[in-house]
Amino acid sequence: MIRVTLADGTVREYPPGTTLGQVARDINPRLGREALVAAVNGKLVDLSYGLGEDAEVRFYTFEDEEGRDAFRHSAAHVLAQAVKRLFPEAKLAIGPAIEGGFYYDFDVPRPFTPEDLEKIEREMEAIVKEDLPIVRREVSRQEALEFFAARGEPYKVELIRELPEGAVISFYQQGEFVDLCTGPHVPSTGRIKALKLTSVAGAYWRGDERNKMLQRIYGTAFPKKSQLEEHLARLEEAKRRDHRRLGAELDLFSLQEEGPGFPFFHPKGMVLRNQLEQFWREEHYKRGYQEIRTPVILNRALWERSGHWDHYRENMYFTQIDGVDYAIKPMNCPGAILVYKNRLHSYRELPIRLAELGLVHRHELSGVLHGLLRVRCFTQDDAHIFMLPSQIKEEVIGVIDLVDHFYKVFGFNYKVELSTRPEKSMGSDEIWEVATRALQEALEAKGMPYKVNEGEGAFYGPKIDFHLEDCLGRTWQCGTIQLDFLMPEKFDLVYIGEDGAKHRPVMLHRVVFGSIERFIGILTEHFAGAFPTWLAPVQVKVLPIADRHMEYARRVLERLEAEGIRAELDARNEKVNYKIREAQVQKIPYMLVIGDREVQESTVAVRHRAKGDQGSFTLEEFLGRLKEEIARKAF
RNA sequence: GCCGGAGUAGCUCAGCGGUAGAGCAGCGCACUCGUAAUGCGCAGGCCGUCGGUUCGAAUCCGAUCUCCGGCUCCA
Repeated sequence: MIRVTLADGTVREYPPGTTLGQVARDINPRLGREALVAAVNGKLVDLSYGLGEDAEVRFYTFEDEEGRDAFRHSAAHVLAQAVKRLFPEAKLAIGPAIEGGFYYDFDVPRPFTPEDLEKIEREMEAIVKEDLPIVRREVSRQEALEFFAARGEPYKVELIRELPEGAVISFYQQGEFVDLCTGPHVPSTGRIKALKLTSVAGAYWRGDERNKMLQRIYGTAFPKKSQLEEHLARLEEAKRRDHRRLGAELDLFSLQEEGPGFPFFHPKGMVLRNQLEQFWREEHYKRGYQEIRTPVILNRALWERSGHWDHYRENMYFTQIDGVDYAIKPMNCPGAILVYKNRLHSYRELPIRLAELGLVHRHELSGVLHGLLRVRCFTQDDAHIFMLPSQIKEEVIGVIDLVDHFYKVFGFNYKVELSTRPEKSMGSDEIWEVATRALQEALEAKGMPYKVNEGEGAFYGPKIDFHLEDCLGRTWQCGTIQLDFLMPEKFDLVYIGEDGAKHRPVMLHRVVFGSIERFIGILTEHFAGAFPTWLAPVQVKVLPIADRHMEYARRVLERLEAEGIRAELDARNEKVNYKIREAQVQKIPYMLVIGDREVQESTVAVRHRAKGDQGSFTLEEFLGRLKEEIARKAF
């Protein structure tokens, strides 16, 4: 007998050759139904795997990432099988599981149409109904190459050729369909109860734009219909929260044909922006930052010196003034450096923290523009810290704390990543090594968990990135901290040390919001447009019920305005229900309903957008609470 | 930039070779109303832009711009 140790530590015995599927059913029928794949001694395998010796076994269901990935990966195979049935000439590329679903890339003579997608989906459902067993088979490299060469699958042949020497090559077969795959897979196609193809798009073979463009079909799959429906509902919710849609509905900003990627901020969007900037200034002044502003257009020679000309030119815009070449700034650092260099600095002054809400322009490819999240001009809440080498750790920690404070004010969770030297970069390995280690040490001193992104740093230095997580679990890069030993070198920055000699300062680039525009986009989606009162473009709407309440309503409005509250009066000749609905749709935090009773008693009837009717208050009482809520930045 | 899709009234969309439509929003009138849409009326469009086919184009074809979904890239 074979001893099988389960995840909970229990040990069971089975005759040799017992499959994992049988073990799962033996443990309990429900696990038998729900298990999708398993791990034997930590290695992922199919349920058809037959046990040969004592082993630790763990089962995975759709609730586990391992199970979900195998499930979606199997769904991708079903997709490929359906496509091969309907379009035998299609060449198979790759088809992995991804966050929330799967895709498969095909090389086809003509792109898929939405109608094709429907047909393919129906064929997939047929394949599921056929409940074909998914069978693994290990083959030799020779056999694999011959098989796919004979089937006319050049991409598979390429993949096999590139497998390392001695790699186990396996095929997975379901009915007539065979794919090269390491697996594991679910036991049969019948497991994929609920599936949907969501979109079709072009994608380069191996993600390289020099390669051929393939057709990628995206889809998602679940073990239960209800889960698929929930998933689709979540997508609907995401659409409802889309900042582009809310931005238009709430009249915050617009994007116009006349300036693709250059957002227009409307009065209500400007209120948001100004609140964010005011908060930002307060917090920075508290922490010893000084604010500067540097020009948008600067001489080309400056950009050549900074290295942008060599490393960032394709993202920059250029112009000429009196026949001389100038560039529109894509970053604020050279400007800040010129401010630093404008006079001599003593070691006693350091660190010097120069903050700038700097408007930068970058040429982004037309296809990547996306509302406020991806634009061609944006305002970085930048700062450049010039410091002694001995101050690095402390300053980095200071910025980490600042970022943490900011994100907490908005209720964001975030993840931290450390990006190292990219291919296209300047400076010696040694400098990069020192800078990267400094960032690492600061993170470790804070006890912050982080992920390393090899080769994702800026061209002048490694960076710590902060990725905000929104309410739907998507992440966005916002804050970054970048350590830079190179610019000080290039620009010959110095400070006078204790010894009276010139020394080289270290420079740190950092942003907290990242870009004000992007941050507003994320905030809009995060709060679904219902901004906390301190940010709300309109904080209070006064709603008189009938004409005779207008005069009192006006007095209420004036009082609110005198207290610095952003208030509006709905003086239109409409029913109060109508006015309330409109204020709700505009997501205004407070509505003050004014009728006979309120005029009579000198009160206001307070309605909150989420909590509903709050009853009557005197205006002063309401004001007190409101101001307290604003001061607390409650959300 | 590349692949696919889409551009019709402020917004959401119908019309898909034969005189441009609806709902909402807007404006006017009536109603003076108590916590998410009162009724009636009016106005509003060179059907993204340019070119072609046709007796005739929102509709068919081509180009171009913008947007949407991806790829690649990034704050």
